[in-house]
Amino acid sequence: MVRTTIRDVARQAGVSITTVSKALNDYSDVNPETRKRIKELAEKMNYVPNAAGRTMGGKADKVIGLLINDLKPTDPSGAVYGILSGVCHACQDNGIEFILLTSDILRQQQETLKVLCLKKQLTGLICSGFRISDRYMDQLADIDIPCAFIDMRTPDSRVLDITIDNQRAAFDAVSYLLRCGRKNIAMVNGSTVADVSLLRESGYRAAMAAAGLEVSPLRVVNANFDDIVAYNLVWRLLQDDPGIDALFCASDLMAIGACRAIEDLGKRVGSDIFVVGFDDIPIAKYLYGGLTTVRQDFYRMGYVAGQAIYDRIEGTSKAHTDDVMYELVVRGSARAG
Amino acid sequence: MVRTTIRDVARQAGVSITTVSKALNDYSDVNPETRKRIKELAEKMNYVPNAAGRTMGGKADKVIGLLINDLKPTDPSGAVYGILSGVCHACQDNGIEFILLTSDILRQQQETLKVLCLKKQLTGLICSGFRISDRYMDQLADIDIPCAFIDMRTPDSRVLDITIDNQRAAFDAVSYLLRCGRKNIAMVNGSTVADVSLLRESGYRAAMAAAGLEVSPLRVVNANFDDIVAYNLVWRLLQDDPGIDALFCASDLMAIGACRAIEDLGKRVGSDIFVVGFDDIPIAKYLYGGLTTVRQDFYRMGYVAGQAIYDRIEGTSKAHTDDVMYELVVRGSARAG
DNA sequence: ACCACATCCGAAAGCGTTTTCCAAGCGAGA
DNA sequence: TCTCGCTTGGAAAACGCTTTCGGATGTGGT
Repeated sequence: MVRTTIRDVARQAGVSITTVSKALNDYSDVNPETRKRIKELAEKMNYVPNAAGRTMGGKADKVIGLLINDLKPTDPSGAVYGILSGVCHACQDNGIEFILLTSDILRQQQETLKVLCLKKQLTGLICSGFRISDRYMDQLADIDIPCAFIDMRTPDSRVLDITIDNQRAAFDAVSYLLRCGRKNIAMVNGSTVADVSLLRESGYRAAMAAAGLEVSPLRVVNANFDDIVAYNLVWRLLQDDPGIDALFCASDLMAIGACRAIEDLGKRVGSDIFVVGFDDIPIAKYLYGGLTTVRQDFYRMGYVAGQAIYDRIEGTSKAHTDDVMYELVVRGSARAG
Repeated sequence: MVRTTIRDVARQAGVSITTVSKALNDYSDVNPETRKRIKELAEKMNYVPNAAGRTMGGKADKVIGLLINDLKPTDPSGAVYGILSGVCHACQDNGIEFILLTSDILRQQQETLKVLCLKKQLTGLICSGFRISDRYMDQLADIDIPCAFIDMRTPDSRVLDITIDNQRAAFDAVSYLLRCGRKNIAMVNGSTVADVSLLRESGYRAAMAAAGLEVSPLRVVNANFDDIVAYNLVWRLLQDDPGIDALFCASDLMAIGACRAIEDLGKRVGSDIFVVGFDDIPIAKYLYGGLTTVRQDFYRMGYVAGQAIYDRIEGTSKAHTDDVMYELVVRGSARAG
């Protein structure tokens, strides 16, 4: 395959490569007619500027990298997909390059974040799926490009944190259960190293405290965001503690496992036991008369992250990153009176 | 930010850039000790070869692009995500670059596939989500890099088609319904321009024919792979045609909509009406006593596609692309006896 | 007729690599 | 001692593009 170069176009047009470059890049010091002629010719010749050449010439195009920690074969909640497509579309809308990265590369080669950024020539970085225990947090200071984390607060003040107000959302959800008349609310949490888990649990506790209720340590379990684990834990929990009349789950997936356990124990979701999930995954509305849940818009989170990083790169006015809203969606699994 | 270049390393090491380049690329004509010294120094200096520079120098790294047609904000079936992560991992495992592309770029700039490949300097291309009506099919002949399509047969014999045997899978699924004693089986298909729909319908008809049953044209509806549309169509279908005792759906999502319609009409899924879906999406096991369905492994499809394209690029022995298997998963929504 | 100035275009440098080719140094064999 | 060949390292070209700077030409004002 022979690539058409700028030289070919120049030769064909009978001008210098300088002129072709200027014409194609809309410089002012080239005759409008010449420009038109060259543009048409380039088009006809199927000329595509060599990206590497441009970069070398000093016109590198900007790239936002989305770094996903531990990309798994499936994505039951759709969170990763939503974020990914959001970032992707934000990049497209702003005419900036997008590239997907996974932490496997880091792990394999024992690389630092900084080296990764250099290697991929990143102009901006968005990270998702990390936990507060991850060692990459120490490396954030070295990074000198705009950077955002999704769903995790970071120690470095220069990095953007894109997330809903998880604490408040959990507070609202649990408050709703309380308003439904439920008092014995247990929580099925995710993991102790996920920042969102910490925040949601904190919101849960705050709501209970506000209602003057105490929370037994046994009534908070960690199911690692897994439906099967949640099933097992809830199955035992409900037998050990028959007084429980509601469950607040830190993800829909775990809520599904929980609901199954509830039914397998001969109780009814939505009457005997109220269940509230988190995320509003696509099939939440089909389960158990509909799963009451806290809706998060992952696509929007990704989009906002992409837009915000783009704005930082360009130094333009900030996108407001705090409008990533949540919403309590009430369905059959927990409905007031 | 000042990037460390090969020149910096050379200066620091007191050798020429040639020697550094050779040392780092493991050329034989450099003293082992010198090589070691340079490598350590480069490491210490955080030197990362400039990709554009390498490309210009003639050592471009290979890139496989995954082109997704019409990337949507959500991916309820998880198919796109599975394929994506599969390709991504295959690329990682083979040490080849991976890049995600969407057709929006094509549409926006009215570009051809070839131009896209040139622009991104692709060495290999994998396409997903396309339909037989898409105009890009005409452009396949121009592409001179290894190319694969997922879930769509292409006219060009040089491109790989990665897909399960949809016709056979549908045949098996419908045969199973027949073995369950069901005779009035309707089909909820996807779209007439999706290749998989055509194949699945063909399998459905073949199975019915093999059982000596005729298929009324009214008993095949197209719900565009959408759960809501499926709901509406099935809701009407079952009223117009009360004899129907089973439904074969071309996707789980549509099956879910269908099931809902069935229950809303006061009938029971799995007894009054058997339902078989397609895909085995993550929550299929939770619905209606479990959805009987044809399992596809999208991750594996992606991985196989990536591996196959890599093999073509390298000219090495072919990966066997025909082992992308399916499996009928029997659950409550359609169980024999 | 002359100068100032604007318009249009090209020569050449430079970006960071790889790679080809040549030279220097050295030991061994004649 | 001379030559041959091997080992090690460097000079320089090449890749495709952008950008700076200067040169050529034309135009208007004096």
